[in-house]
Amino acid sequence: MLTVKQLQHVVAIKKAGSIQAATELACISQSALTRSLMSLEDNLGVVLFERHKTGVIPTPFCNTIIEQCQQVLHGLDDIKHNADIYRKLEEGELKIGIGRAISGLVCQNILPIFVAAYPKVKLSIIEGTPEELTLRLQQREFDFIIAGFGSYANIEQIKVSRLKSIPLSIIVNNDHPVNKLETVTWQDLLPYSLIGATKLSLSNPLYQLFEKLTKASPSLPSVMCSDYQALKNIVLTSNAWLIAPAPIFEREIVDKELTEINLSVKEMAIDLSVIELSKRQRSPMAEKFISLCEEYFCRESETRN
Amino acid sequence: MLTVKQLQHVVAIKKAGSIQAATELACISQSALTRSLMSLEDNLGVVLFERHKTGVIPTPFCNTIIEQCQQVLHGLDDIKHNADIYRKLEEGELKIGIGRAISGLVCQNILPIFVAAYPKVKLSIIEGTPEELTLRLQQREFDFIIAGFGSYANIEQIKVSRLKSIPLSIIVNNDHPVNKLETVTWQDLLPYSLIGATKLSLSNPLYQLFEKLTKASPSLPSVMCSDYQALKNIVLTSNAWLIAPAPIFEREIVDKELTEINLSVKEMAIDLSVIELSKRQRSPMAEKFISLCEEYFCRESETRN
DNA sequence: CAGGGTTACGATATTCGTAATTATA
DNA sequence: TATAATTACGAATATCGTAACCCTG
Repeated sequence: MLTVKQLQHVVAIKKAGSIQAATELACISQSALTRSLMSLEDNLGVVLFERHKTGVIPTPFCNTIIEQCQQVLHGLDDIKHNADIYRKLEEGELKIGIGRAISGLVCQNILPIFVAAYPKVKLSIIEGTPEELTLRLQQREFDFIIAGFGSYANIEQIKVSRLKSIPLSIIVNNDHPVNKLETVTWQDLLPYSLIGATKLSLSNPLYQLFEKLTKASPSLPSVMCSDYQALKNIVLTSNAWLIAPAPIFEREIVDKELTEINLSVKEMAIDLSVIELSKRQRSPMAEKFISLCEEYFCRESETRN
Repeated sequence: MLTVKQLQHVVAIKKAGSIQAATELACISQSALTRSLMSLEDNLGVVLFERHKTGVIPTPFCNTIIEQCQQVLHGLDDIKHNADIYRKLEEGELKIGIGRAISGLVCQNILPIFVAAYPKVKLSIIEGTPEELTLRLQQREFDFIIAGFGSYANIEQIKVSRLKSIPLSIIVNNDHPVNKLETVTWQDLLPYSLIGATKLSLSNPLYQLFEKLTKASPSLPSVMCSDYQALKNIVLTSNAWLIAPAPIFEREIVDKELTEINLSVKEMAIDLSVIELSKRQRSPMAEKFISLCEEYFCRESETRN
């Protein structure tokens, strides 16, 4: 009979690299852990770890099933989570993963409103790359992710709610050489460094253009930093060009502190979306946060139209 | 702490409709089952079944999580299955689901070769509709399904290996009225009954044509039977027209016992495929059966080209 | 009162931690 | 000798089945 604990233990041992080290993760003594592992191996009839005096190393078979073990554990976790939701016990906490490119946009606009409305909620906002955020979502560390949809298109077992399409602007300093041209194309910008908050998603037309021009998988941008104030300073002191959500530097462009370049091609945009695990229900607080986002970005769209 | 047994028990109770009746499925006494359920409800903090004197009925919450429970149990089953594969303990048994339309084609050609090669293998071939087969595959009753891919296109968590595209023929008796026409179209056939082994898949062009003509979801064919000999007799004694894989009546057509009709539209075909659960490895015997199929249908294609 | 679920209780089985044991770098 | 896995053993815990009990159609 396979048991849940055995799966938890094998995952802990795999993660820790030794039975000794896994005792902390599993909150159990070494001897009990050893026995648990042995009974699992006995049940399966397959050895999962080679024992060495420096620790244990997983057998090839262990590597093939470890992900299945984790999925089973996650499934159990989801059941418990959904029960907690049903009892409304998770109202008071909210963990959100957020994409680098639109982090500031969401934090600066939504957070003040949310905190004003629900001051007692414990809120964690964690910024990261799509890979990091996806992993942590799958590890059930987040209630949901808010990010541009482009980089999440091929992930399984998620559901996506589109909030708003946010146009991306290309921004340079006022004295930039391309400003002297009548019409600017991508090719004119190629000699200069591209900077931005995050990697371009594969669906980005610019990514595909670079791929075609350089005949290789491009590793753009050359400076990647999610602090837009820092990026702005770089633009002001160099001829780098910056891709950023249009609202970020709206004021600077109106004030003519920075220049936005209009390219003669279709616009790029970030599909700002909520990304959730399909098997997990929203907690009441998540529901409120998301509807707040919907309300905010919807209202903003209306005032712009 | 959620346990595997609790999940098994709740699934058994849901299936049986009462705790009493579930004792057989769970191989446990009533009292133990009651306690197991109660401890699960206690762990989750949510009541899963309303107790009545005539049995128990699941609460709405129970219905929302019961599928997750089954998935967890299936996940565990897959781990065990994969371990068994690894130990090569499942060599001796093979359960195959097979689509109605191509059942004879596979059985008559592949089975003799397979049984000759592996006479000791216990082999079960179960014919069914796509719905039946899919359900039983997900219940882990089959090693895999062999069927036309069309009706399985929208199922999740399966992997598909295409074996061969098998053209479908339209067959009528030699004296059929449409034989007097120079060119035959779908419309000419509409007045007569369509018969065949299985429902047309949604991807079948004929299905879509009927849908357009009748302005309703068609329930074709009017006679559905997987015994092609019986269908042949119907064709011979009526003006019904038959859709069947071309190889089935190859001989009858060459012998001019039956007439094949060539329509002036693109051909229909069955994408003969192996359909498996994506999380389960092939057992050694499944591997051998499938490669036998690949070999057979590949060789056949070559001789035809 | 029959058919279901629940509770009581003693027996069994499992799992745990401490501590002794073994084996290598 | 220090580190890590295994084994031994008694204690604690969980689970089981039998049987008594409760309730309603």
